[in-house]
Amino acid sequence: MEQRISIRDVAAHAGVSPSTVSRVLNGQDADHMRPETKERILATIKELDYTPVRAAQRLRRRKTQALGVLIPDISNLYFSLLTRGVESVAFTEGFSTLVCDSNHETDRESAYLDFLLSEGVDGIVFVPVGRPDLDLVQRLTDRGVRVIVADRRVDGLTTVDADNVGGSRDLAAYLLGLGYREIAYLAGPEEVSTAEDRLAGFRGAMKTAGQTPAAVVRGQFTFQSGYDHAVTILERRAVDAIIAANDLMAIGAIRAAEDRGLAVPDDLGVAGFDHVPWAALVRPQLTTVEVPAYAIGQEAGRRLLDGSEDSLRLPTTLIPGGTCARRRRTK
Amino acid sequence: MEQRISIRDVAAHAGVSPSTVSRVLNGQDADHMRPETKERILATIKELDYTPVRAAQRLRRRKTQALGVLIPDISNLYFSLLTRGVESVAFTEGFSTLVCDSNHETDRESAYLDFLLSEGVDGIVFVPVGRPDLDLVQRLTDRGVRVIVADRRVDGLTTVDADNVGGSRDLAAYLLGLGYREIAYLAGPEEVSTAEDRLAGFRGAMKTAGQTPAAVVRGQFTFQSGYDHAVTILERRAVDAIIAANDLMAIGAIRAAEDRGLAVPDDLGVAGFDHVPWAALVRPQLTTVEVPAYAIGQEAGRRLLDGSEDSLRLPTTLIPGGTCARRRRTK
DNA sequence: GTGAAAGCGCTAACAC
DNA sequence: GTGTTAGCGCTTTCAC
Repeated sequence: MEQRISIRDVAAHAGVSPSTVSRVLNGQDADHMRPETKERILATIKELDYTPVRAAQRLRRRKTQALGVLIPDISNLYFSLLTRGVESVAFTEGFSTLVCDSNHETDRESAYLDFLLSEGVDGIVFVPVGRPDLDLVQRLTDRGVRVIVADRRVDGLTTVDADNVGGSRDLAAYLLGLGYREIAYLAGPEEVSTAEDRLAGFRGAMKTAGQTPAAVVRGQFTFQSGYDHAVTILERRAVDAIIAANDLMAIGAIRAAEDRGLAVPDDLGVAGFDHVPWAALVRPQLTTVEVPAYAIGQEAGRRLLDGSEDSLRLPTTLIPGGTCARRRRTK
Repeated sequence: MEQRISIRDVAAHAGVSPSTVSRVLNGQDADHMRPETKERILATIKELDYTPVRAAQRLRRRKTQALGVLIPDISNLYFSLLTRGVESVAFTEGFSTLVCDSNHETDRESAYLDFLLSEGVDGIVFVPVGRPDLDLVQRLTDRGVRVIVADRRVDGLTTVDADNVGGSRDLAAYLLGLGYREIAYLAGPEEVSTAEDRLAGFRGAMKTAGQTPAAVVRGQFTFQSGYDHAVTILERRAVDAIIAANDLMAIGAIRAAEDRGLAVPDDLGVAGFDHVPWAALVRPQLTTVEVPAYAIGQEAGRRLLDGSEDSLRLPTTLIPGGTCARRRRTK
């Protein structure tokens, strides 16, 4: 910020007052302004290569034109896509985006919330680690910082997330339609609303079809957890298919099946959730459900920008793949 | 930024002047200050829940205490790790990080450079898309914004990147040591210094060993490109091993080999570069080279913070895997 | 050891 | 249509 030329320099060079320059800069009264004056100012701006100092604008306007994004892990593809979504709408509106990575730590999360408060962001797209500190959030909203929760639900806060229940229900219904009957479910951690929703969708579809789950076990959203729990299930019961709460677990389940000499999809159908792009490298291709992370980011950002308080649940997309291609597809 | 309480409110409540509060806030003259005064101020800050307004600090101090990160794609794991590295050092120093995603577009890249200039960031960690606009960079440095190029080399600019040449040389030497002789190389695009360096390392190792590459073909850093070019190579020549310029291409090559009925590693050794974590889901596990993206980000950020102009080349790590386990390992 | 005063660069009433 | 003026909230000489 060794900025040399200020708006006053531009004004002096153009032979006008700073306010006139400011008006040109902000497109105000553009109509009521003498075109030649405007031209001259624009030329001077270009000539001097003048760039307004955002800090001064923010201080004076008393709003920052900045959005915060607070996520658990930017190196997780899902969150980075969500971030890009927020950033894309922010950028087109001339807003800055402050990306903060809580690293799955609640301490860091609180620190960043404080930080975003002092930055004075106009709003925050927040993907909390577990249950967020509602008092802290309250402090922010009291000070005029809008907060939108993305990707998970938190009572009392506006949320933009995916229809995990519906997506999971559709997926289970799809497998039932293919003729699978003894279906086991690898659920995610119960503190995460996403995991709960997917499980609920699965249960709903099974109930509707008059079926009982062959097994429901809880694990973490990891490859290893998927592998381990799949082994357990396959040791205990003869199952038709395994549906995992995310792709990583599903791939773990595929490996577990292979290691036990079961062929996928001939001996066991497997399905996941998330549609991570590199799952396409797994063969056969994984049957899964796409979650619109980018769109969630965009919608959350848009709400922050236009002041809407509506929650939104975005539809997911079923992605059929070879891992569930065994039976009477053609009936 | 509907901030209510300012430093003057705190001062009034504590019965001191704003300057004294400011001194406490900035840890200045902490020794020369009457402890009880300091106590009182601290208590008032807590009581009123006062948070300084960064915009005002920045305007007054004439520096932003903010760093910019400009990368081609935040949803690429490599860049997101690099970003985390920058952010981690920035955060511990009380600096904000502005993450900008050029989406591999030079227009957007220029726009963001302008944007970062108006934000007045103190420095930028820059991963350019192809050859950057040096005039633009010059404009920034003229205005006191330091720029450090990360992950690739640009003449005349301070760089922090990985030792791609050395890593690639070591990898090739490793395969040669295992007894592979007819080694083909799948190179990346030649505009990218990273791709060139890896190819150069490969060539160097082959030359040192008195070997000639079985083939060298250029492609893109994608799965499909790896697959297609591997097919071409395997059709034309009997090769021992394929080394790809990155993991994605290597996995493509593995699939191509499998589709042609070749077993990996028994009929063909395959190696990659990058060590993407999900490559561990591929079996056998990929032989590859780890590039320290996080450390690169940290070092680049650190240079920005401490004003150092030294370039740095960080060592890579060879990750042996089952895809090159064929021969006389025990010799 | 603490206060008074000036000003960072900009915008928005309010004049004219 | 354009200029004048008064701050936004903070830091930092310079007094005392």
